[in-house]
Amino acid sequence: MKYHHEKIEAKWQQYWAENQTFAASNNSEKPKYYVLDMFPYPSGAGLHVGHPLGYIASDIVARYKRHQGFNVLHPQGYDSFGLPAEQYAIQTGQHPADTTRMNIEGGVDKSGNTIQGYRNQLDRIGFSFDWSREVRTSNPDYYKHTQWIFIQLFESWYNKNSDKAESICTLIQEFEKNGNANVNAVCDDNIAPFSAEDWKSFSSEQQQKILLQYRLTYLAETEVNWCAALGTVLANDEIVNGVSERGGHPVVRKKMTQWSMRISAYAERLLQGLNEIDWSESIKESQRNWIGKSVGAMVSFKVIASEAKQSIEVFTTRPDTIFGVTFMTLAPEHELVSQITTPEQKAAVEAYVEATAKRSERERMADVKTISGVFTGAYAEHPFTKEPIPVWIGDYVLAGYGTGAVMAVPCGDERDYAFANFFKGTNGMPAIKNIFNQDISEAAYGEKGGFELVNSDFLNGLDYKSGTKKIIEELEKIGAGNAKVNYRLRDAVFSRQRYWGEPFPVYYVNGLPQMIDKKHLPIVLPEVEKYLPTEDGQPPLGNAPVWAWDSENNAVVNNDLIDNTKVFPLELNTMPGWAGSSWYWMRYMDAHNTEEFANEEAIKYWESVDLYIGGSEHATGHLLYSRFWNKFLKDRGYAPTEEPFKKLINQGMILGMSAFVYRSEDSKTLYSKGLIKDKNVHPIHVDLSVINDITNELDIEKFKNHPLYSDYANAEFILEDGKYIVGREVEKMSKSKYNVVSPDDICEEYGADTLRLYEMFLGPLEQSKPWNTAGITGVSGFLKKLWRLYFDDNGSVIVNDEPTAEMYKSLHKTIKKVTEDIENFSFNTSVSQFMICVNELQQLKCNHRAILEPLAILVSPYAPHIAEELWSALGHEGSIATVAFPKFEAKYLVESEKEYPVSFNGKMRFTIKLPLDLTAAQIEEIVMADERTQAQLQGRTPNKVIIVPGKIINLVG
RNA sequence: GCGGGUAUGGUGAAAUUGGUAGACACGCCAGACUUAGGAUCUGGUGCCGCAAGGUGUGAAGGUUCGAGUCCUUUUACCCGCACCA
Repeated sequence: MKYHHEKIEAKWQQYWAENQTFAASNNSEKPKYYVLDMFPYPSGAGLHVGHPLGYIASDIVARYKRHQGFNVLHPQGYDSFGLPAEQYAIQTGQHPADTTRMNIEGGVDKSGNTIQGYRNQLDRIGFSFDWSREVRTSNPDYYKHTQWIFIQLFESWYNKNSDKAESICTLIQEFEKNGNANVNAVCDDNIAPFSAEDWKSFSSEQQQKILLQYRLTYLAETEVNWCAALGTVLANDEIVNGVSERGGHPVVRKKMTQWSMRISAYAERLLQGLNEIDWSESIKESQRNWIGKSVGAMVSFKVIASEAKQSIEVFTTRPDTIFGVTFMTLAPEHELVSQITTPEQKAAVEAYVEATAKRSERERMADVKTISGVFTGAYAEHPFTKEPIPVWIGDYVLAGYGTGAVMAVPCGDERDYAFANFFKGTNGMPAIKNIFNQDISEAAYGEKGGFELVNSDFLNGLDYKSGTKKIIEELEKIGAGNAKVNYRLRDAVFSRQRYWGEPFPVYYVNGLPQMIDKKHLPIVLPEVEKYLPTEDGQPPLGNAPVWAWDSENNAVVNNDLIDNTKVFPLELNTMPGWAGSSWYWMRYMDAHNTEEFANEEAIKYWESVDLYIGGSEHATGHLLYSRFWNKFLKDRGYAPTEEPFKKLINQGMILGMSAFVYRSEDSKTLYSKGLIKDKNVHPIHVDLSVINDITNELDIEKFKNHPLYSDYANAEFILEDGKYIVGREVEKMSKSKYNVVSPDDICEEYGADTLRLYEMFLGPLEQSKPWNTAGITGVSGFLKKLWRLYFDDNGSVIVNDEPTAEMYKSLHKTIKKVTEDIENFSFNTSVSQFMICVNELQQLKCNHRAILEPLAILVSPYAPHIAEELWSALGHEGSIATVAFPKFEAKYLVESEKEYPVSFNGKMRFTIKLPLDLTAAQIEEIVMADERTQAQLQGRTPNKVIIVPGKIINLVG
């Protein structure tokens, strides 16, 4: 009987589906275990072999945990809102919902291309997903709850006293009782104080405006990142190096009224929570970086001769250096710039401000070495010395960080030092004040230690720590400053000017946002004719003819009915891509609940994700937003734990092996790889279908007939040894590089079990590595060998005889190793161990049930189809999925002898087999008597003999 | 510049945490059987050397009886952040 993967795999996949083998129960006597994959965006390109890597790993853990007796939740779904579907809709006019469905379920698209569909591709690999809990973020029955969470955020504020989010009602009560004097909230800056009487006297509109400044999601005119090419605003994490992450388009700062999420309220908790979770250090560092906590002080400098009594607020991490302040610098965008500039400096300042505004964010970032700035002519007063300090503007100060103004201490800060030296001797730039007992003639002294403060009045003689403490006391005494913790983390913009996203459950009365009652959710995405922005620049939903809210009948109605008394306009923006993914792991807990996002019991039972596997590209996006929403939901009583993902593993990327042919300048000649030296040739990517992936030989006929390469049909091929050898290079797998390997093809040829084993065998899970199909024959051969332990040409060969000690040893070595490996996520070494075990059992001609039965279970998490088949060949009914995992028993590994390495001065010379129960003295005696030892010593006596019983023998001297 | 990570044969990689470096595979070499094949099986394969032997984990030092593993310095590459006050 031969091993036919195609029959076996189809059979068991069907069995699992029909028997709901992997459906998790929400109440079980077993302990729970929740293994989650980051759900995919279903793109039209389909899966390549890189996508399933993490899913295979999580599936191994899920299956292993089932064998260990856990009730395992291992769900899968789709993050199905997103830009590509919308761009495709703009180009082709097809509804994103239709193309998205096809990308998931498969079919034939409008141009006649067959789309496999994510679901079909995933099913072929034999994952143990509980598909009964599938979610799609773009389904109304899902985003209904995303809208509900949004409303909860709107109905909440962050109370710093209780250090958590509370219902907005508690805030209103406080306003009614005491006004806002005692309110300690994370809110907008510069909220005017008001009393309880004031509050009661305010109109409803005034009250709404005030509350908006406190809500956890709020509508405000803020500086946003506007990407004209995408026609939408972007969150900070969607911008990389000053351009959009998607498409690389330029991004500018722009003031717009947008929904924002007050994630800054959670900055400290997001930071502290990192200490409790088992994530890689690099992701945690990224998040710490992103949150960017710095501890220091706010200092206020009065502007001299200013009628309006303005003052410049600065944040500094070095308040101890205050006596070294030589000048001040404002960001060119700072609001005081226009007010304080003197008439003489006006022209220069305006020219500078204008020039900076023209430069894109990217230019400014790229060009950090050029020093530029202008003196405003104004002076501020030093809070202690009362000396006048010149105020400059310069683009090295960022408007978006701190207060957009710095107190410049050139003796202690590299940038201030460079700025001061650049403008040395010009109007408004005094000599550098040095307040350190250090030489600053060459460079600033930036260290926080190793100095004593001088020329610093009451701070003289102090160091960083004591100086900082002292100065903050003094600042507070004179009311010119206070200790302050500053975070880099900004509130997240939550509006997108796109079609394919969740609509907001919001309508506007007199320009003020109103939430639609939760009982009317979902507010379903309206139909539009065009997915582009409207002609007057409104978001795509501005094209929807039926997009108004009838507040009397609680229904979405035709825009013609808008009268602003009963029928009002609805919000035209949609939510960003991260909205749906910020809570989806909770939906899996109770995916069919129509009333709530998940039932309280279900949430309590599954609690949080025990193991989360996904890519590290979500380090500061999804993984931060999810933690934020989880903390918020916990505050409001909807989530049981502070952190949603206990353990996180980031799988590495699987890279492609691109293939190249080399064409001459005139494209008439193609050279084989070995012949391109010293020739002027251009490499061109060639599709992997026209080469032999193993021998790297080009199939010239296929190449010539391939539509992509028709230009070369008449080219001359210069061969080496009668073959045309292509060049290979490691690159990211992508359609445009023609290096994509599809898991379907691998399953077709070698089977899903081989694919699974090979992806794991490739190397450590977290490491990036190139895909090379050539190596797959190793694991493919392994499965055939495994099969032959159970069957010969005529069928089953299993006997019930008692196995030998060697067979038991081989088995138990494997049980031990595989158990440890799965616990440590070291899947590659398990595969090696399986190979070793099967090689040994083959040598021992093992066909004993007592060995082969546990072996099938051991293999089952990795290669589940063959394991099921072997299990049933052993005479068992039903699935192997929940059969108890074999237990390691040390007694089978007990050795009586050890092959000791004998070293001389640390160099191994020979080995000697000795019983393990010998004492060190006995070992020494035997070793010294050995003729090989005498030969090595050549008559000398060793100075020292080191014997570690069971490990090593080393003779020194 | 700051932070995190990686470096071992021709290739992917192991190494019980300080104890025989290169397990397991791919590739390559030799052989067997074959309907001559990208099948199966056997043996070999870090490098230098016919051999004995020498040498070897990016580089240089150090600790140790013993270092891929620990310490110091250093180089290269990858990832994240970055005029962050």
